[in-house]
Amino acid sequence: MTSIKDVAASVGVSTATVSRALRGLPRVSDETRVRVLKAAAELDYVASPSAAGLATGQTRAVGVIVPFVTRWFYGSVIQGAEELLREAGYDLLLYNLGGDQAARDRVFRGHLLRKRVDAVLVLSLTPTDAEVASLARLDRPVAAVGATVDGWASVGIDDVATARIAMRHLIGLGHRRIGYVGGSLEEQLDFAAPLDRLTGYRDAMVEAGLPIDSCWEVVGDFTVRGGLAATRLLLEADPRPTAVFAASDEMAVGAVHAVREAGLRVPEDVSVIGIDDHEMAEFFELTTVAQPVHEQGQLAATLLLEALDEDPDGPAHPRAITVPTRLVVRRTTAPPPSAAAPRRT
Amino acid sequence: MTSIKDVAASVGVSTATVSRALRGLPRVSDETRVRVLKAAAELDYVASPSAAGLATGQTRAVGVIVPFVTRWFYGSVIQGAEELLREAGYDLLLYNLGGDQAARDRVFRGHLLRKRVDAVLVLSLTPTDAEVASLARLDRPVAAVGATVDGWASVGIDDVATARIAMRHLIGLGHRRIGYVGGSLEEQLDFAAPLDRLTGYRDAMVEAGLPIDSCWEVVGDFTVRGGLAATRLLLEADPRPTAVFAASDEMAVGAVHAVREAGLRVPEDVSVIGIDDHEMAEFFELTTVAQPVHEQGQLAATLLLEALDEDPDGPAHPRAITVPTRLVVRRTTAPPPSAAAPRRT
DNA sequence: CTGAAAGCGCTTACAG
DNA sequence: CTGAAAGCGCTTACAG
Repeated sequence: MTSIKDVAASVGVSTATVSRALRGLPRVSDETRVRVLKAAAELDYVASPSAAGLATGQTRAVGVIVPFVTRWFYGSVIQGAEELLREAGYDLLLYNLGGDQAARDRVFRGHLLRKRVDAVLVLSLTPTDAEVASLARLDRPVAAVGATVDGWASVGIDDVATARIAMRHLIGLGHRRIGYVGGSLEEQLDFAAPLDRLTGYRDAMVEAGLPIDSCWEVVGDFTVRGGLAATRLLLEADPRPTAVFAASDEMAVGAVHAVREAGLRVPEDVSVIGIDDHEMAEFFELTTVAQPVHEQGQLAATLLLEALDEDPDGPAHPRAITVPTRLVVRRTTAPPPSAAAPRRT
Repeated sequence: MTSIKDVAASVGVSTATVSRALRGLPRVSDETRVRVLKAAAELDYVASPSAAGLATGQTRAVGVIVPFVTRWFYGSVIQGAEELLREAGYDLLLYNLGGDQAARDRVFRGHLLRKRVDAVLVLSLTPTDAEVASLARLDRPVAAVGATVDGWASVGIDDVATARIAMRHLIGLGHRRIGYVGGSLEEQLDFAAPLDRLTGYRDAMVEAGLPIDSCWEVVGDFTVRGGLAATRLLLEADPRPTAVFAASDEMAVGAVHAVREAGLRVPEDVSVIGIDDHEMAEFFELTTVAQPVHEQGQLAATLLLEALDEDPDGPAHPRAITVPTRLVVRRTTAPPPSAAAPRRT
């Protein structure tokens, strides 16, 4: 393995000069720099990250903690983040939890991240106090997407407001019986979004003078399958809802399926709206409230890079960025069937 | 940051002993080991990977090169691989290409991986000769999923045979006009699967004495949208195909949509079959040929770990594992409409 | 079973 | 602008 010594010897300078030349530091003559660069290229030399890391205390890597790599949403955030991180010379260390509590403990409370990363990016999870404390001991900048934690930078949408956008669309169309397909209680502990979206649902109901009925709030698990099962439940009510607001597009797709399976039409009999603008949404002609996913990954990376550039002993003032969401009306929402229309028997 | 010296001082032994004790090496008395372990825990000590890496020449990290992190298939493979890699004490460095040629060059030909990883895992891409040569200079074990390369370990399905399984199902049902939705020419250069599946399609047609017509082989891009567009094209033929074989489930979902959009029924008018058993497939009641995705990730990790354990100067005999695929009949395939049935006008 | 010491390959004041 | 040298925190023969 060719080392900095080989380059230094080849050029006839010290390793200090090679180091400076290669990293673009000042105090190297142009002529020397050119010769070093040339020799390094010829020798196919790459500095050892381990050695550099040991000398500088930096790893040039950021850890990304993700609940489920298999999901489009997280993959997209990662993709957005990696683009900028890579450009800035950082590697991306993946910590996929896969819904496994043991994995979660290992990452957050164990020592997996210690001395391994310069910064960490947490996707969607709301960490417990113990987990926050554990990450704090890393003494590295942390950014979160879809969760806000004291002392952490964050980027996300306003989940309450986003849910209200969806609900106002439905209410504006004339719907009054609106079911909500959201997350389970356990999910609400781990993820901020489900609870906030439920709050937005209820706020909008109250705002419109509509009754809140816990029978109309069902658990969809944030999966297609869960949305399907949840909506089946909703459709059993009598009178049944004329609209379903699913807290994610994947659940909304399941909802559409459930409606059709029941012999009803979307949107003529039952309207369905989701949140995300998932890559499938356009394809399914799903009305939804879009959030910028890729961009949130980029923004989170930007926040991390800012923090990395800052004086570590200087005042930390992590930014919290809220990105806008917008209603995308496609073909799964419409006014409710008129009261005169025949009801399913 | 507490270092090995702190632990050594606290116990009153040398750093060499601490190092041996912590790593479970022999030649440490039980009593000493216990004291070291205790002190390390109390001091919350974790060895610096950079320092250890510099001393040993190993990074305890494996690089994973993935075409698109946003896709379920790749996410699932990664998840499977990470589980075993993590358990063996390896970190996972993510290199997402995102379909970007510049990113690809940077990863394969640039120096991104040099001195960074102990092994690399390549997903689905068929590397060029130059890329293979470039990775070879890393002098680290490489494993591929969904591609076979001389000197690399690999795991994958038999794409030709898998395509034939799908085709035989269709042919067995009585179909004779079968369209193929596959990848584009450029994709075939990068990925082995599209070409092999096309080969399987043609083999099966020939085997059944059916004519091969390049008009019935259309480009679906391996996306839902692409499958939709491709199938629209297929349905314009007169007589139109009675079945569509899509080389992936995502394209098959698009195909189903296209058939319905044309006012035809699946499977009564047109049958559709895919490959993968994507998480959406069951939901869409899609007939498909299932491949074990998560398991391929695990197997690839196993191969890598085996290679990592081997004597690096010993004889390398990388294994190539082929995992079986199996037909999963659901509700998108049926016998073709009888000749007497009215044709679309 | 244990320790002293060299060495891994960089970076960084410091001196010139 | 350049170099000698110390130091980052481990691991590993080697000696005892």
